[in-house]
Amino acid sequence: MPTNTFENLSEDKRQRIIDACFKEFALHYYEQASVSRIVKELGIAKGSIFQYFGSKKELYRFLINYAGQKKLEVSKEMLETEIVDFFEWYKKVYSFGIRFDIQYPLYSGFLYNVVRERNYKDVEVFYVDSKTRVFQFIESKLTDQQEKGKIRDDINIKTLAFIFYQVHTGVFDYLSMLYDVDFRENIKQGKPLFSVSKDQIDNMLYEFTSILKTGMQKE
Amino acid sequence: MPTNTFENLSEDKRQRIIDACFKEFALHYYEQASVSRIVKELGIAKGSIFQYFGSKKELYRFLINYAGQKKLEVSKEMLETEIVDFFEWYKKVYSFGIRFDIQYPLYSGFLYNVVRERNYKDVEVFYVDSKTRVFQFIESKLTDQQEKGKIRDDINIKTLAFIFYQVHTGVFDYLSMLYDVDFRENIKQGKPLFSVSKDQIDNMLYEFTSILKTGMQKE
DNA sequence: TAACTTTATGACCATGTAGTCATAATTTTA
DNA sequence: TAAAATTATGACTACATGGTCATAAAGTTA
Repeated sequence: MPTNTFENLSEDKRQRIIDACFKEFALHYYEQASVSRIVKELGIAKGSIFQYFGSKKELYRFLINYAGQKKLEVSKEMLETEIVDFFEWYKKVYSFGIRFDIQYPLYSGFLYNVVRERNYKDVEVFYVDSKTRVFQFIESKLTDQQEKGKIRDDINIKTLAFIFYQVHTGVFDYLSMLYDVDFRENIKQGKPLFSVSKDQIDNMLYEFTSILKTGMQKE
Repeated sequence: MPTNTFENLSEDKRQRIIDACFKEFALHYYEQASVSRIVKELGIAKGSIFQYFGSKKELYRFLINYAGQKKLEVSKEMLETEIVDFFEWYKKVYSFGIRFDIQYPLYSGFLYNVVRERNYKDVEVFYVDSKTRVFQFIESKLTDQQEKGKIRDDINIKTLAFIFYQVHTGVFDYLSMLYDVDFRENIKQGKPLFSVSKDQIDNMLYEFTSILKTGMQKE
């Protein structure tokens, strides 16, 4: 939890600080991320950050909650909509996620790092939940569909959920491979992570779902 | 390139050093990995490592080549076999990969970290090649299959290759989720990364390929 | 204005890092 | 055995880190 001192800051300054922190943690994993660099970029004293957040770990925890909250807020109604056609629903959710990535590159780049974090003992506790939560969400939706007879009975939902999850968390890598995007550079310069048109996204999603729907095998 | 001094070491000592380095770099990303910790674990002087490899970066480069070479060696004939049935072939390759992971936990855990490396400017050059090489390998095999009429013509091979690639690189995460495996702890203790029977592997692979083959949709 | 409270500061500390290099120990050669 | 070449060593440097805290600055209250 940030201190009152931080909460009392002007909206503007608070946001400037938050963004600088996100930037640093989006460009570096936890241990490599440097509070010294953050304060240098912000032009404030080092002590201030510790006055605001207490410690680097607390700062990290705050950022995770903040970004997670943001993403949830923005996608809440989307996730609550009734599923009529599963694939259509999935495409919507996914396309929404991508647009979130484009709109909030800092949060999204940060979260990308979070799930790849290596610093087990200190930091994992903060995010392991959110990771399995996403997985379980997918799983539950797929189970519903199977019970409704929309998915083959012989399919292991965990395995299917994993494929979805993997594809889901890999868009970044996919786009950076396809279009030669340099996320880090874009984050540094405060640009959107990538610029892909709605059509391109829809097309990609059509391809994904089409493969998962009816398979790749001919006839 | 390691120096002659290193090459002249006894096979035994050389391997001890290599393994300790792999361990460190399997437990930490490049920047967090510490040469000081390595020499402490080995009980040798710090200067020695620099005598052997020149710098941390050179050491890292050496490890990448070493592990890559090892994996290639071990899987060479596997990859060269003629493809009769694609899915059967894929299952073999994949199951082979997993057994490599089990047999050589250090190399495999190390490579897992390598592809998730964040230290763009300094280190990426070493591995970006190997990443795209794997991707392109999958792509070429799939293109062959499409040309032979085994894969639906309307499928974008890049998209399909991406799904394969993502699933491929995610087994670790999948298994750690399914069986609650703690890779880091196993690496620390020199144990195999996970203990999964051949049947369990085959079963998982059957599920993957079955979904990708004919799709998840009922009838 | 004066007293008091809140916020900002940056020198400073303990710790850890990659890398160096003169020196010591060991091995090889003659 | 003596000289020469190779290998191992760890104190040392220069630097960066997270975090502290006495002090200064700014803001608030009376």
